[in-house]
Amino acid sequence: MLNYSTSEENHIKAIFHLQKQDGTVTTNELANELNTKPASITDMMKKLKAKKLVNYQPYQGFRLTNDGNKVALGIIRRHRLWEYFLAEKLKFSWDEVHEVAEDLEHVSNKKLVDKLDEYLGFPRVDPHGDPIPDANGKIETTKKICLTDLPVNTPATVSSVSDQSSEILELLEHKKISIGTKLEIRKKFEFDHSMEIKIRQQAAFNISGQLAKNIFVKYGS
Amino acid sequence: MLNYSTSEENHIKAIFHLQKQDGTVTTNELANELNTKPASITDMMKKLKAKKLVNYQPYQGFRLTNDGNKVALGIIRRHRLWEYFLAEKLKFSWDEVHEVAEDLEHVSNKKLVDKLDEYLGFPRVDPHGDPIPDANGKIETTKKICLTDLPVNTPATVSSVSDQSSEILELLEHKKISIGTKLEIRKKFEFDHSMEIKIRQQAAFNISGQLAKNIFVKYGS
DNA sequence: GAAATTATTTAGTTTTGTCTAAAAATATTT
DNA sequence: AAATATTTTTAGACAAAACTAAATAATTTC
Repeated sequence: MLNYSTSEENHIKAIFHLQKQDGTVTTNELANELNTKPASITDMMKKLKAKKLVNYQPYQGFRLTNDGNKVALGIIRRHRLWEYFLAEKLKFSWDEVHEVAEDLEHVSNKKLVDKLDEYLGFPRVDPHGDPIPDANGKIETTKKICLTDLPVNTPATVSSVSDQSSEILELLEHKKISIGTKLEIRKKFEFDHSMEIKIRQQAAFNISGQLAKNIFVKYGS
Repeated sequence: MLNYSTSEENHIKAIFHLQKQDGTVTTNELANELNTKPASITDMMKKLKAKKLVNYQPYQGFRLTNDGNKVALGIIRRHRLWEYFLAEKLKFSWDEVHEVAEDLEHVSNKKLVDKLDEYLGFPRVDPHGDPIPDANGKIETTKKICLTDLPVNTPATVSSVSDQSSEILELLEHKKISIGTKLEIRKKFEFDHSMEIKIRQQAAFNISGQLAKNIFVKYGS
């Protein structure tokens, strides 16, 4: 596996994440995600196309090639392993790990990463509940759904949380909701999209629609 | 504390290390240390002078300012803490840690480094026996001497080893010499600078002059 | 101490990654 | 479908960090 610059890696990673939603990624979407100008994106995409990491015809949007996908999974593996390390070992709080991992993820020494993985006990998800690719780039793809889309009275388990601000962390801690929490919805209120939820051995309580939008669950308990 | 590029940091670190011997560092010495060309050094020194990290008059050699020294100690702190982490936690062998730490040292997040330090239990020396600067940049300066300069029959403790190849590691492991080993010299042989040394509860044995040159000790046991 | 050698600096180029402004292609409106 | 608006690309510029080749300063040698 060749080596890529920090900038190249950041572009690859951004495409990977944006691809999730749509199939392809546009110049403006990328420029926005990376806080650069569209012209810079075009330049970088030409380069990544030349390296066969991205498929791209002018004006047609971008998508990662198989090789590009592998590179992206390597970056994400490093990022999430470091996040796990920071939270688990160094006791960083959940909302601080992302920023630090943004730097550490670019140290791409395979032996380092694999030994870190082993040291951490081969964790399967990072502190936000996102799955960590293994040494071969294999990633768990349990389809998670947004809490707002969970039907009423259906057992589910919190699998990840999208927003990474300290504000949401504070709220989640107060409500005792974290990755792995088993819950079900008792009632949804159309008016403000708030809902009443029930956690085992606790009284039911209310959460706002805005909070629910940032919580993802998988079916089952 | 401002942020410096990887290249700037590498230059600062190189000056710091080369300053040890002589008082000032020359263009050629630096170019040689960093595997670059003298012209590139001149360019970088102008830049570091403008940032008040280096004192420099054309043709007069370089030396770090107080600020430059602080920056260097920060880099060395990060380097040695990561080395300790790699050896102690990830079980890298002694001769592998330097290279990996060369990359990790440039991630200069103060909170990360201080929490890492705490997690490791505030180690005072790295796996080669070199002292680790504390969060304030204070560094232990026990004057260590080369084993070749240790007088005969004088108790001493191995404090560091300079060469970092796997070959020397293999030899040291075989001879059961490591950081902290207490020993004394029984006899020095002028002819090839080899010497007979004695470790407590072991039979005396011989080491070559070349090996002795790479072992540093401090007085006492 | 003049000549030769060595070290250092200057001048001009290259590559990477970004930018702005203008041009071209695509999408949207009416 | 023509006009307008938006998106994307091109063209040209700039800063960082390196380089080569040539010029200049310092040092060494005879």
